[in-house]
Amino acid sequence: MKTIERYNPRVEEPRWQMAWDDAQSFVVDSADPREKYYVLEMFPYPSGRIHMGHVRNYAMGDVLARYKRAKGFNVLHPMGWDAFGLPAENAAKQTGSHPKTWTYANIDAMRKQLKTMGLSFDWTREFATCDVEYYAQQQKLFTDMLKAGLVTRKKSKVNWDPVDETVLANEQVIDGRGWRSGALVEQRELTQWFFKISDYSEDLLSALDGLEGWPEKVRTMQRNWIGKSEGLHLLFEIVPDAKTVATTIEVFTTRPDTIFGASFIALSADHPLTAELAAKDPALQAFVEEVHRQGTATEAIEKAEKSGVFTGLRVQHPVKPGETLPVYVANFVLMDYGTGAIFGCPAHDQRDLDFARRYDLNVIPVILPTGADAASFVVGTEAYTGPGTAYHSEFLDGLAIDAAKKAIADHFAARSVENRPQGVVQTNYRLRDWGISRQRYWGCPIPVIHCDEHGAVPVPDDQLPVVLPEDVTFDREGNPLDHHPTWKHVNCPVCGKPARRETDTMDTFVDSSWYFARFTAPNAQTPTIPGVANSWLAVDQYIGGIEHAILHLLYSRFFARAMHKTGHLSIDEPFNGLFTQGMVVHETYRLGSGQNGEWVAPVDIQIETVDGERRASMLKTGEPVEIGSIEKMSKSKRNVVDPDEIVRTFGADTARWFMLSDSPPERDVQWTEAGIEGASRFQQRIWKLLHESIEIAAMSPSGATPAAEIDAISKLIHRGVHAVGENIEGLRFNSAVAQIYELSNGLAKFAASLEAAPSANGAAILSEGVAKLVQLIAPMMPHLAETCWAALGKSGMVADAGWPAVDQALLVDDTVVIPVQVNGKRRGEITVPKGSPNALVEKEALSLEAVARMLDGKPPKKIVIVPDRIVNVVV
RNA sequence: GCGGGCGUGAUGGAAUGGUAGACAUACCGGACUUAAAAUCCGGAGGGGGUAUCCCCGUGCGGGUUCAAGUCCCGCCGCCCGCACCA
Repeated sequence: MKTIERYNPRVEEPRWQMAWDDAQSFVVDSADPREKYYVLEMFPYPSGRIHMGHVRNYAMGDVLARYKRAKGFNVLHPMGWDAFGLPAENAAKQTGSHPKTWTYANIDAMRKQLKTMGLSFDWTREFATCDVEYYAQQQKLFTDMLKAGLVTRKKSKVNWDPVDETVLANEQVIDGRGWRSGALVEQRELTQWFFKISDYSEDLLSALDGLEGWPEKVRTMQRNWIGKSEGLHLLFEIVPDAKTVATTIEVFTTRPDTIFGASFIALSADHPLTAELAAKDPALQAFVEEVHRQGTATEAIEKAEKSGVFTGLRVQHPVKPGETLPVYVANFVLMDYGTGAIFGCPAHDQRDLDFARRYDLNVIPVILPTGADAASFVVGTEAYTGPGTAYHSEFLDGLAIDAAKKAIADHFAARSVENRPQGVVQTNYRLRDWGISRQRYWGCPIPVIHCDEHGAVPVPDDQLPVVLPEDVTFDREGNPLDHHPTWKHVNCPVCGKPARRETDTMDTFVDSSWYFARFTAPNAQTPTIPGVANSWLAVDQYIGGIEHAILHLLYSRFFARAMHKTGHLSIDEPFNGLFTQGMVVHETYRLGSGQNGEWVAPVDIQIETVDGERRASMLKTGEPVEIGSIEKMSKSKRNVVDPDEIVRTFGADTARWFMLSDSPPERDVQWTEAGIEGASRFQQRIWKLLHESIEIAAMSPSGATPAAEIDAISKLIHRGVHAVGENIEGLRFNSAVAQIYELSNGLAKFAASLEAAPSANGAAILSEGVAKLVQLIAPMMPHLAETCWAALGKSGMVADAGWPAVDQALLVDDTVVIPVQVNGKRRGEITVPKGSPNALVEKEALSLEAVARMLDGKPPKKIVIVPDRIVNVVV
């Protein structure tokens, strides 16, 4: 066997990338009559460099796209840039570069990097959300939504990020801190634009049930976020008091069945009535201020004891005539859920109980746990929230909780105060409207003009787009658009009198809420071409990180509905299949030992195994290095591996292969040197196998390999093709990879046997097998596959070759090996024709020496035979 | 606290209720080499006999079943999400 030159990805990869480009292999035509398939990976923010997470994400999408293409689908697989956002402005402040220049330079750099990966994107559809052509259409969507009543402007308490100097949506506040800056969020009153996502609370919730192609986890997270609860909206009459003109307090409860156990009312510190009372009550005022200081961070909430201040007011007990309840302001009542006021039933709510114990309020049990004794049941320090039946509750006595809820709801519905029923059944949602105003420059301008006379007027279509001015400065705090000398001064579209442009821009999550639709007609003069968009959508498989489980995915679902309502789409759910991939993680390394050593990068160290123990040291100095925990790749821990570097050293195919091979795609994958080297070795093994098969074929041998052996190889091939396809369909890329290994190992072994005993039929089946193997690896290692395909002398490109057909007959054996168990333990196996009658299988099984030994001359108690699968002899 | 997920060799992991550990990595032995790397061949869950056999083994304890990594019940541990939501 002559020496084969090593496969050189550095030469082959750019060559094939050019070939695909020249042939426009991945440019897709919406008019193509074949069945469509839309694969989409979450588009990146153009930070400047791609990272391994991108490589993993796009490798997965590309395998699916190339596979579906090979299966004959018309595949849409686009790429673009989520290009608005704060980092561009921060860069402007720090380096003086213009956000636009910075962003487009980053896009150019990242596009170049992505192109070295050989991804089958239709680059003709590429756009960035900061392209005026894109955000112009977004402004059109905004004005359409405004006209359709899906947008409102209201003064509200907002989350203010003091570092990023902007408003954040509730979804963007994590543990009381800004999701980007990490700064403690403050509460401010501002007038903001809102998308009325809460109009769709119920729909967004119930439609989750139909999203069977989504991970259960994401659906659960969205369900919790929307947070539906059903209960009763109750009116409590205030005992007339000079302190206030108010006559009722409204309360929302999910436990109206415990009304007979009510012992106090608690108002939020932000309740309007609280404000009214606090104005004349310094002690109350002080308490309100203290609550505001406490903050909403997780730690603060956990530490904070329940506390409150008695207002002096009392309300009538709604079902115990003559009794009254004290009204408190309490620190644990939230203004933005329900009505901002609760009735406290200490016996059956832990918070209420804590509060009642502190202020010595009544604790009246009204739900008796199933099986408990009414005379002896007491509530101590733990509230009882489990099932039971009502007692101490007059007309509710003896009813189970659900029945009691219904009975009390009926009771209140019948009563009224000033012609209003005293209690109505109500459904509450946690989901708030989506505040989209951002006091930043680098975003899509909100297309509205404020006129003293006509209020907020949407910019008319013929004056769109509202283009971001480029001559802005970042040398002082606040919004550059607001500082701009002329930009905001315009005339009112209605009356023509001087007016002011809205200077807020949209939350960048708006940009990413409809880009998937824009890809279907990226150059259209309208947001979408509905016919085209509807023919492509929904996205068949969407792939991205779990971190978008709520924000982006919920907003996109809302946008699809909003675009449906405004006539730009006719679907409601944008993503049929959703796959959330795991992260790329890596060991961490620190100088010396202990927790304080400086982080060091993987490239600066070497690792040896001494007595089975891995030891690390600095490459240059030999200084000992502590091997730390495995963490998500991050700059701060210096455990980042640069994809560029990997592509340069090993090639894109190797990087892709490794990202797909080791771990199930939904789990984290650990980057290791050994792993990437293993992937590289496999690439060379394929290359070698290919040349062996070519040489064997060229020898034109005259011998013949026994038919049984040929048949076995043939089956190996067809089973491999079948299994790899099935695994890709199920996104089990690691299993697909394992199947490819198995096939290539089998073929290599067969090739070795042919070298010893050459044969014509053997050479033929080997060639066939290798060609199919090349087709199987094509979605994962497309460059290597093209090179092999060409070396095999095949015409055209493997990218256009389709998926090999599977001969179903070869998937089944005519003889089967059946394991034989005795009492559930394997003791041997028999080989019988497939479909053998049980009598024969039984006879064969019992004739096994091992079975006879276990039986020890006694007849078996029972024999279980699963045809063609297993025999179990019970002794 | 609530919700979701996971727990299998040294490691990543595979296994429609039907031969546990496919495939890969690391490791060990051998071949080739002056040597190393690369490559090729072989070994390997643990324990015992050391042949072709036996026992144990998928976090722990029970259960269902002819048969359990897989299903059910109860624990333990880890990860993720949400959380003063009335």
